[in-house]
Amino acid sequence: MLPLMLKKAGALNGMQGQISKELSNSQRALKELRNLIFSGELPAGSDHLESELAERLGMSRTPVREAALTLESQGLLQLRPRKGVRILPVSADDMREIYDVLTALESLAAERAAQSGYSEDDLAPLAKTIADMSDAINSEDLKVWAEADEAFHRELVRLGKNTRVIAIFEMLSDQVRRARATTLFARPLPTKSNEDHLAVFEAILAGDAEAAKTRHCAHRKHAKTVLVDLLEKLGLSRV
Amino acid sequence: MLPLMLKKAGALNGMQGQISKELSNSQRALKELRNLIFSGELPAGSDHLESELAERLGMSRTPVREAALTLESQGLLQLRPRKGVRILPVSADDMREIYDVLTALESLAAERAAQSGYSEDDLAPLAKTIADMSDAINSEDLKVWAEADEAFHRELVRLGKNTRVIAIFEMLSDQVRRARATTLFARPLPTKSNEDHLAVFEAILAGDAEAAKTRHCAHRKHAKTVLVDLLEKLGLSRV
DNA sequence: GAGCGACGCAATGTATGCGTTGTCAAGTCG
DNA sequence: CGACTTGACAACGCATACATTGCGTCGCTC
Repeated sequence: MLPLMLKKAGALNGMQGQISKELSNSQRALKELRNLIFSGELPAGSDHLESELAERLGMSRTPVREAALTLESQGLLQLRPRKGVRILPVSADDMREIYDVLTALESLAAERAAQSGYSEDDLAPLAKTIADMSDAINSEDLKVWAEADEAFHRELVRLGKNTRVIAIFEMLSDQVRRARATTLFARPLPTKSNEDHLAVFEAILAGDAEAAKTRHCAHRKHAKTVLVDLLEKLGLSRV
Repeated sequence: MLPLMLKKAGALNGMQGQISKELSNSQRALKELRNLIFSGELPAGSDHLESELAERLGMSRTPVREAALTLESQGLLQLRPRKGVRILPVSADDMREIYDVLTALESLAAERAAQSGYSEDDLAPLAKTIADMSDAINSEDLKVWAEADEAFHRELVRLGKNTRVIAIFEMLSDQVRRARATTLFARPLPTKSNEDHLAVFEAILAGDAEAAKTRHCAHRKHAKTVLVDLLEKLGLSRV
């Protein structure tokens, strides 16, 4: 094998497509492993050898191992001494836990956002996600709807301006995304969801922290029961 | 250097002291680095080379690097390309963030604990921390008080039975511990704190989820303002 | 024929070496 | 006199080599 100089090929390719990005191998490993997991190419519950993954990503075991370590600390997989890395399945119980945490932290973010005295301009990105979702509902586009929904929650958390909350949210969102992918087409288009979003938005704009918090909390609790019920109806341990 | 066989010495030592524990080097690195940080031997804001730490721990760079990667994902330090690993200082603003998260998650745990229908036996460990704290207050022992306080919160979170909450709590507790060490002797013994603990305990035993949640939430919010005020009075960026 | 033990293989944990790259500094030019 | 450039050194990223260790299989014995 001649991996020493092959990196240069990547640099050359990079010249045409992108100028700025020169990603380190362990960062590439992290990103690609994530993608492989979310795309289902590494199914939940499956085991994979470090060397196998390394070859698949065209690099040595070291950066793959580093990426796996990070993903392990985020709960996406598990390193087991002689069994390879196991992609952790996400059960309905896991989703209950995750949604409880998301509910608590997003409600906190909504409260803090309302206390921040944001102007209408500041909240424009948030407003856009609501408009996008409204469009998606009208055109009955589930994929766009899901993206707008995630964008709303992400933007809300961002407005909460708590870097710990943001970090935890990103981590848990990864796991929710997997479950969502399997349930998305198994339920009716949740038209009521956007009413909640709008109400939270208006509470934030009005500076009503208590309303923003309680309304968002209720919104998330409802989403939790819908998703968990659906997961249990379909059988758990999904990707 | 002859590190190849030295591991055996550890195994031999293990024969007399302990039978079960045969800790991997990267796990040792993780534990020891944590200790070095909390003991203040690696002060907040200081930089250290990977090779330097490796030599200090008597192992090669690889396990140290793996441990550092984990600690970075937990926010205790930062790996900067050619500057070494930097021990992250914790500012008053950081503490505000951390306490907000802890407040939200512990309140959730208190709520869930109250809903779990625990018997008095189940809650015995929690009761013990309250008794311990009471003793500590009577003997005016700040160190024991701090330990009992942490034990109460840890046990409460454990009773919440949400593994994500537990994991996040452990992570953030590490950072709180550092700040607490510097402020502990700069404030009066908080005798009122244990009244809150007792009230939360009784609410859980009575199955009153709402009361457990709101009481604990208030308790944490108060603790936050006390700690943050103190930090700002002393000057921030403490170990 | 079945159970137990030993050998071999394969995967991980860890060490080490090397190429790359960022940083610091000295020297030169404007 | 100051700023820019260039060069050397050193730390890190990553590949690779190696030793340990657990598991499976094969063979031997009862």
